Amino acid sequence: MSKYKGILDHIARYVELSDSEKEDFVSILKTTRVKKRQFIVQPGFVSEYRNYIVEGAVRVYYLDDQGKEHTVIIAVEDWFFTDFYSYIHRTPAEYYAEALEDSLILQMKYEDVEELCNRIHPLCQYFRLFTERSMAYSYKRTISNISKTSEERYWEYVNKYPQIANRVPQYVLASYLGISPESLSRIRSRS
Amino acid sequence: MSKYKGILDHIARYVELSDSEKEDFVSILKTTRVKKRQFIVQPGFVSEYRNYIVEGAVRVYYLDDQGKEHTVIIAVEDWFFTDFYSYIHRTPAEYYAEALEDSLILQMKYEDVEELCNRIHPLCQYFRLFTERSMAYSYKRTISNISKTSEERYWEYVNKYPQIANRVPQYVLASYLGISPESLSRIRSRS
DNA sequence: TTTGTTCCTTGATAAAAGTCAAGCTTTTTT
DNA sequence: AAAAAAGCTTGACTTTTATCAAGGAACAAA
Repeated sequence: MSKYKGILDHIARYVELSDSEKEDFVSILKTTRVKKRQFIVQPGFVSEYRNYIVEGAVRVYYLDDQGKEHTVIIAVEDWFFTDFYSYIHRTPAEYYAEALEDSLILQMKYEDVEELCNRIHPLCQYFRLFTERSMAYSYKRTISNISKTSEERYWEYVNKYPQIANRVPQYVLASYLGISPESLSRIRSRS
Repeated sequence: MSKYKGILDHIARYVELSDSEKEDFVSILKTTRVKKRQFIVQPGFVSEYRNYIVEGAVRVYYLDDQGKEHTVIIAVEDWFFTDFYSYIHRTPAEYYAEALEDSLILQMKYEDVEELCNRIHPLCQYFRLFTERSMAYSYKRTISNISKTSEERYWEYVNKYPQIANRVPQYVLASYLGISPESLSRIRSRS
């Protein structure tokens, strides 16, 4: 089974590409292996790629002035990640992207994606539709963040992503939910 | 000055449309006037439109089980709003969109937008690029929500949108920032 | 397998923010 | 212009969550 199957299936959920379009798309993909704890994106450097995870797990986090980590994205197989602001605006990244496990990722350069989207209408449609879905989801997370208690946010996550909740370190999940590790530990213990 | 100038300029910031493409686009726009406190979207009904504000101000909010309001979007001139999840998935809305002032909005139906995006490549590009930008911004808001104190979030907003902060009721801003109205009042008083 | 790391838990305390209630101010309506 | 509605402020109190600190468990490396 090709390492491209996952990402091509992802596209196929939204649009249909011809074989030659698929070839064009696959040709811009760079395969990268990263070890656990390795950084894929670092502050100060432009986040050159959109990254797709074939195998493994990655988190994107922000390190604040007090040295505290705040996780924006927890990504596993069949997910995309990047420092989106940096990627789009070609400015230095503000976030770290760190492998939580040894991972296999597919990387596509900004310029290549733009060139293909200019040339291949269905591919442009794919990214449009997919980003719109991500956006809709993002609003849900915002609501959750501003309206729910720590405990509610935790159980919401566990119900939605039971496998991921057990797969990543607890302090990562805590920093994703905006809770201190100690508080998350207490939330879990009183159940 | 045509009421379409704003939205056409918005598009022109991302892509170039031919005159006939502009005509096609403008032809799907429905002009609607709403009075202050009127609802444009309501839970239970599908959010049929993407809405662009020509003049006025609107907020999108969620009403929780305890009857508390949580604002997801505060939108003024030259902004878009909708219940994005409902709009994309054609499911009943979960949010209210309420006019904060008498407003003039341009509405485009989901089916019409999709039809045009299928037919007009640059328009597809426009929505893709614009949504990607919104997405990058959305991550910033998430970071802010999970990592900053109420006070920091308030000042961040005031610095970014000083006009809007003075234009909308304080309880709306509070519910946007995830703060109780009383706490926001106290934050403002100690400055 | 023993020695570090890394991660998690628990207790005591402090700080931040929410809640309830009342009164005041501003805006809107009649 | 008066009455009503909507919005804002302040005080007293409670709840939630963070912080600091110490000890334990699990995992990884030598």
